[in-house]
Amino acid sequence: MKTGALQTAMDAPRGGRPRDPQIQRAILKAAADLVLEIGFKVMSIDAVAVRAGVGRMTIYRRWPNKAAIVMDAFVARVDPGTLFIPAKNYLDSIRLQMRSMAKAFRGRDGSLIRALLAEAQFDPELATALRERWTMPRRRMAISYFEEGMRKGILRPGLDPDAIIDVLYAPIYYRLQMGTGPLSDAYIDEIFDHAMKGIKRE
Amino acid sequence: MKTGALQTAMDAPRGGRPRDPQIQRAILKAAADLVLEIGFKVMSIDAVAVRAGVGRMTIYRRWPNKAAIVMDAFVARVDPGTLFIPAKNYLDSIRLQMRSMAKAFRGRDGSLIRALLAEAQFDPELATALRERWTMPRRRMAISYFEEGMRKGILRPGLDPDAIIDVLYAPIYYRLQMGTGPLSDAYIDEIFDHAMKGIKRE
DNA sequence: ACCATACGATATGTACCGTATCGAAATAAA
DNA sequence: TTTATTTCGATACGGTACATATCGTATGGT
Repeated sequence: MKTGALQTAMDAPRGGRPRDPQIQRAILKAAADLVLEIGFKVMSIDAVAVRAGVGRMTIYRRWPNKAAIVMDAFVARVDPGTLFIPAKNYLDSIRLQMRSMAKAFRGRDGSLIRALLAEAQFDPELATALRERWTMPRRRMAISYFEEGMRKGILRPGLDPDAIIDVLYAPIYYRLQMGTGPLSDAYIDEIFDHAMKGIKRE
Repeated sequence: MKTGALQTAMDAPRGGRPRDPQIQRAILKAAADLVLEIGFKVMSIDAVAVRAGVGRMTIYRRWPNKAAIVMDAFVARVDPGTLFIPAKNYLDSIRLQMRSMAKAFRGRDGSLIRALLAEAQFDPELATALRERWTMPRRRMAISYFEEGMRKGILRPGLDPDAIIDVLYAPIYYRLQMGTGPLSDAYIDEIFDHAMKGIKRE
């Protein structure tokens, strides 16, 4: 334990009054709501406590800072989310997965991960937690899926799976943060097509 | 004037003592140094004032907040930077430009733009300023260059220039922020090759 | 019964923000 | 030369948020 990353409920203490599991959910819900309503930066921990109807110490006893709370709120929402969707053909499954991610980013999850990614630039611990709990699990799944595609002869052999991920998914994060255009399905399809066929002639 | 974006030196007042141009540079230098040494989040405006040897009011008279200072420090450094490098062949020019950008991001500029991009997620005015003063000028140049490539028959015709930009450049920003790997020339070449030839077989 | 902890509430000290004000200096206009 | 206006360093001020500490009560294990 104590991997260095941000923890959720920390280790359960030995004796004494047990923690009310209801409170955990109330805090995460309040935090997620407030991030959407007033934004991560403006939201104070005290505001979360008031909204959740708990004392501020109850929050500090469980999380070290604001980012850690939002991090837990995010993974609690998204963990049961869709990952890779089996489709009739291999390539379409990738495209649908990209669409599904874009759809999530258009909604609540988009606001949360935008705040987390930004805050992670200033907080190495949060960056580690985000990488371990969000980024890397998805990258590992994608890598094995792309390797399967190369074995099947659908994808060009000898490619670097990491680079494939970046070419396909980085644009989604880019638009999410830069706001150079909407994260529409049409945009996803364009990125998908360009990356698949290549942008060079022939 | 007053476009809503963050301003630099604001309009010069009518009479009175003129502003010392030396001070402007001292502040920007101090801010850039401090961002690198202790990080954007930790850096206080007071610390910038002390480092630059000026009063805090002298800073508030010129910039509305911390992000605006760093923004100016960034563009002051990078404006005379390389944009598109003419090379012997069309495609190699793109690749070299991507490498040049990655090189800048590996150094001082990388830390600055990382902080600016992150902070822009919480500050709509900064987001606008960053888009107008950094992102869009470069996108416009890239668009015209890619359109030229399509006219010449080097790039696949009928592509969306915006999507081309994203496939090529978003991975660079992605690595800069996610830290999933180094922004090496080898990585740039991989992204370039994958995007050019496509990752699908045939 | 006893102990350890959770819980809400409140107090505390620190840090930074953004504004206001001061006296001196520098310049343009009268 | 005089006067008005602005910059400049310095400092005081009120406000807000953070993170910790403490109090009295509640809740459960041993």
